[in-house]
Amino acid sequence: MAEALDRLARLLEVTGAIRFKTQAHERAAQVLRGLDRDAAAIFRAEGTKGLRTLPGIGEGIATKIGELVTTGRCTEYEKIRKSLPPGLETLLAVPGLGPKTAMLVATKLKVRNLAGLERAIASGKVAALPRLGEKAAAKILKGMELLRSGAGRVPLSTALPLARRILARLASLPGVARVEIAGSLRRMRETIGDLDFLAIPRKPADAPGILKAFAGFEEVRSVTAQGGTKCSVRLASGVDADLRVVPAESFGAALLYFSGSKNFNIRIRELGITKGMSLNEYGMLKGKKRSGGATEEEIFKAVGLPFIPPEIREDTGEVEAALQGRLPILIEAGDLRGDLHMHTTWSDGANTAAQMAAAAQALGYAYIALCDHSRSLRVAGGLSIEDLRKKNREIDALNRTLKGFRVLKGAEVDILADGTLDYPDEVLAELDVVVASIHTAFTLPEADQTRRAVRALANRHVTLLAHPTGRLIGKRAPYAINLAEVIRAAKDHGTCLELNAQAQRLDLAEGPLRQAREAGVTIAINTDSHRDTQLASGRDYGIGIARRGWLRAGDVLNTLPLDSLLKRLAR
DNA sequence: GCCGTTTTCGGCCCGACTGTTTTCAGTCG
Repeated sequence: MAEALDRLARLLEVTGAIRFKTQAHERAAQVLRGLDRDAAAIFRAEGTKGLRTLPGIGEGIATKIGELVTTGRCTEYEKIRKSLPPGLETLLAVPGLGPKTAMLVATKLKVRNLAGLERAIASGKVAALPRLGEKAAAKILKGMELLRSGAGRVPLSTALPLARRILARLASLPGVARVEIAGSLRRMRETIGDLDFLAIPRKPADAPGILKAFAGFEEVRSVTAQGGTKCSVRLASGVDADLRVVPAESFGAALLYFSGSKNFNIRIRELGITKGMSLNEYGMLKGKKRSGGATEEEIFKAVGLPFIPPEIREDTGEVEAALQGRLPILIEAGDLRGDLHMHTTWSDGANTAAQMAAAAQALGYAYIALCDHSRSLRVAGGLSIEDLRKKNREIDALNRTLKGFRVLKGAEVDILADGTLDYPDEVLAELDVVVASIHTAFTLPEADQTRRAVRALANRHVTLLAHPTGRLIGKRAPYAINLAEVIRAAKDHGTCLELNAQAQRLDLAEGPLRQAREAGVTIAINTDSHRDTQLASGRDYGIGIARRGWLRAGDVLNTLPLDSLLKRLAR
């Protein structure tokens, strides 16, 4: 749905429709993406009237959504597409090739696909077009390479460690007084388009040296742009990175601005205007007078808002919530008291039970649950009932050696295709934590897959449903499952759903997390670690995504102290 | 196309960098 509106926006841009109409469609698409409900469901239940209660969606767009839901088509989109040269949409996907140039290339040179574009560049025809030249052509060619290499967005788990390395390098430069990560990484999006860094120089004269040093970092492959305040580079890993050097008095304004999201910034600037001030990345202007911008807090206060955490700056209701004083107090890493899903050498983990316990203690945790695979998952070393009991005795012995820390007996039990579990109930009853997972039969029809998961959630021994959609980011799409029904079943049976924080999974994602929270379902944030070092990295990803899903500490199972947790598990 | 304790019409966030330009259009974020 959101994608359809985005495609329409692209075409509107090409036709030269008024800019604001294009923006209205983009904004509506963004609103739909951030929704905690499905737009189609809203339309079916309440018609266009229900859609029109959403911000940025009025009569026109609501009608288009209605048409898309009922017919699967959009007449306006199809009409515009017919009026444009064929293949134009393909050209628009090339980074650096905007609507104007794409239209020029398509009409003057009759280019209709990427191969044709490449030929036109090679023959010099593109460079000969008005307002273009050799450099412009080369830039388009580079954009095509980027598109082909698929180096669009990288996973959070790639971006975060890389950014921290560069951050440390920047912080160690003598001219740098302060440096921070901004952009979608600061908002902890599950994929990152590029890395953004903001630095304050010790003195203004240090700025050029900082930019120059950045351009020369060993991670940098090529420099794409360099000016007096900004340097853009492509890193060896294929990721783009920007560094901006700003004076201390503008740092808050710049951090706010470069953290985004774009739609959030627009909302803040609009609020500023209602207070009679203009806001840009250098600060606030009241009339002709500068009135601050050194910190984000100062700017939020000036526009009449409390501080809004970066992770929820998406213009999906947080501005309204802030205005009404009902912003959630989001969970923090320090709220977690344990981790309830990890593997050991008993199945496919790399470390022993004792090593995992030690790593968890180093993080300040009070408990962990060791959940090795169950018997039918042979490829991952699933445990027979006999081995499971042997492992449980080892845990008893381990616990006798530990002080102020408890290792819980658990298992990641396969949910078989019919929804029954891979161990009988009397064996499950011997465990503290039962993590139920789908690892097979991914292609079941939605109704069957949903019934399968719901049946597992109804088992009174089951603590939580692990990685509820089975997706692997960039590798495997979620299996067909009705999450609304799964969430309802979890609520009905008092079973938890997992935010699996393994880098490739991040499952549930932020949207469903928000839905589950609204429904009153408790979430377990688990790392599913297969190695002791993953306990810490997974925690970072998990907390980031949980915050994006508006989760509070009280929504999360493993923020409970051990005694409360045990009571809840024994229900 | 959306939206309204200044408005149902007339606004709509703001700036940097690049390239091909003698003053600015295109693209991006």
